[in-house]
Amino acid sequence: MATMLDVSLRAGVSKATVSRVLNGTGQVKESTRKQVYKAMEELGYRPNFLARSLANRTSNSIGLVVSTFDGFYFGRLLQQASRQTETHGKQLIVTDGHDTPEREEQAVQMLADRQCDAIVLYTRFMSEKAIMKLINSIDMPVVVINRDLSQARDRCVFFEQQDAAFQAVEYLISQGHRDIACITVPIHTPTGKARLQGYRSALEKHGIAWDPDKVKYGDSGMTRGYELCLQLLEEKATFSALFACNDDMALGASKALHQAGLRIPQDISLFGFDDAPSAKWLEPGLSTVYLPIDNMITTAIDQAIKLANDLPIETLPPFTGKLVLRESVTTGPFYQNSSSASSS
Amino acid sequence: MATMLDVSLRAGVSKATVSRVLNGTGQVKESTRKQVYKAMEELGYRPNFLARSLANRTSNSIGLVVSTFDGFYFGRLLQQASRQTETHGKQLIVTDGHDTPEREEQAVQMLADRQCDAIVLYTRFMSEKAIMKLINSIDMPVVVINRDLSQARDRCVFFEQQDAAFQAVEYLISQGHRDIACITVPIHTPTGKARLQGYRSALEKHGIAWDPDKVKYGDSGMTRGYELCLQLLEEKATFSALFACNDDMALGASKALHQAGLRIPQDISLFGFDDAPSAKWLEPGLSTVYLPIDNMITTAIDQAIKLANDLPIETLPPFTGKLVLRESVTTGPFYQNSSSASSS
DNA sequence: CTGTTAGCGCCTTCAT
DNA sequence: ATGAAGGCGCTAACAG
Repeated sequence: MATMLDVSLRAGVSKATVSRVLNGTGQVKESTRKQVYKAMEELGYRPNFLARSLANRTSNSIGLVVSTFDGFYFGRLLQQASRQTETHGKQLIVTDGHDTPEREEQAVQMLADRQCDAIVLYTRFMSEKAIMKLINSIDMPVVVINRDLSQARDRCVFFEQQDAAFQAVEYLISQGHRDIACITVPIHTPTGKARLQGYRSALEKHGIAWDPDKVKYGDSGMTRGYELCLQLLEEKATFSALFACNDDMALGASKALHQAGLRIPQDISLFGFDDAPSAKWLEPGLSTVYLPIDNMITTAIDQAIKLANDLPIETLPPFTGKLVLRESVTTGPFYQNSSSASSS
Repeated sequence: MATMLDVSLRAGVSKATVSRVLNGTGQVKESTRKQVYKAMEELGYRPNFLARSLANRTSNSIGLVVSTFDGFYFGRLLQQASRQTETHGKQLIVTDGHDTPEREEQAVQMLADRQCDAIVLYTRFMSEKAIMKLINSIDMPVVVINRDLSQARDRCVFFEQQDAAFQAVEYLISQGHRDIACITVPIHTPTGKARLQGYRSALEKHGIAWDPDKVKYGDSGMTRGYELCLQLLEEKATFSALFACNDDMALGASKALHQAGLRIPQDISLFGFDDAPSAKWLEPGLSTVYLPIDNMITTAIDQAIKLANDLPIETLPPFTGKLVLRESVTTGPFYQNSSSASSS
């Protein structure tokens, strides 16, 4: 691999000059510039990135860590992140946190060690405290997605999870459902908690008693959605609607319902979360909540780049979800029945 | 950010000693080792990765470029790649090729510039010639997924696309289907060509005439699957079975069929490709072909690591697909009719 | 066991 | 407009 020295020798100039033409710094006579280019060409010269970054103390790249690579959600996220980073002329370099808080932290460290100019962290598992400690311990700025850090609000890009879940469930209620089962996403994560809380507060607002037998604690997978719906059915929980806290589990659940001879939505209404690409094409189309991930990640990258360039940033308002109504919900037994007295 | 010099000063030793304890090279007295650790601790020292890599000429990481981040397929791939790399104590660093050949090439270059010890390339778009040129131009070894490079067979980890498609279509035929429509994945890619070719040769083997009106050229998306199936229907193509060259398009197609009042499989049998996570949970379960991606990427990473360590590698046999039979296919009009004379 | 001395490949004053 | 020299932070002989 040819080095800068090789080029300089071949072009009959000094390393400094080569460096100048390479970076467009300083003045270089047109003729010598030509020679240098020629020499580079002939040698197939490529600047050594590490050496350059070391000298510059910047790698012209921004790092992204996601908790996992799995699922359509992060794929979409990465896709968009990659494009957006590129529009700023920087390189995106991504790592995953293997779905554990320790790995997430390591991933950030690793990116920091590589001198990324800024880091975007999408964590599902780290505690707020751990995050704060981490971002205070490393040199480069970090912006955090999917968290509302009270001590660093301006570094946060997040989504009103609870409110969106609330809307979804309230919609179900407005359609005449009162017996609404729920399958959660991992409940030890902020997201899991928030969505469940949204469910609870919607019930509460409408005077519907909380029934622990109607909620099942899931992971995020289709299989678990299937299993838990099966449980619900076997335990003879009564429900006219099911709120699955993500579309994947909704799909699993729909299989269980079908196998039990229950039709969607005639017998059971189904509501998902995420608006997965497939939601629209299922039969019936799955009603769900759309998350503006593209928007969020784009915004996060923009913030990160500003921070990397020492530009001022302003703290952003939270993003909000939007219900996407398709065919998986129909009116329930209490429809039109505007009395909402408590049914104790 | 504390440097090695800072540590050495504080510990009252030389940089070399610090380097020794850091890397566990050479002999260091236990007591001084302790001091050094203490100094590092107090200073919150973290070695500068770039400097280390520059001096070492190795970054202890392997690079992976995928053509796009989108879709479950690459998510699963990345997931597994990440885990496997880690078991070898190396870091995985991934980039995408924005679904264009130029970008794919750039991505590899970028990884090479960062001194990855080896590179794994999953390309959908680069030509064989371009790939060969690229891997010959960079210093680090590269292993190529999803391609059968005649000039570098030992660097290839690929899948018998055509054979798998052939099997799928032959299965359809064995079930008594003769009018089989097909929706392809991007036809300018080797994968697209191979799967279509599998379809064609299965027909041919069984003396079924090739009917261009029954094949539609798709991308990879659900939407396009829907649209093309709609076209098929509108053009009154006659078919009792539909072979969609990936599960996503199969899903889109299923929607179109449903809307046309056609039932799967009673009216139309449907076969997919990829065995997407959702395939199992759809109603009816989608028959499809399973690709051993986990296996393939694991193998590819292993090969890459061997190459990085200058270990010998052996050229691998191609991976093969496996039909996953679920409920989306039933017997067709020609079932039991074992005569396969040409129907001219 | 530990310190000294050269680099790794590039950038950047400071002279000329 | 160009060259010389020192430094980025770390590693690797080579002496003691």
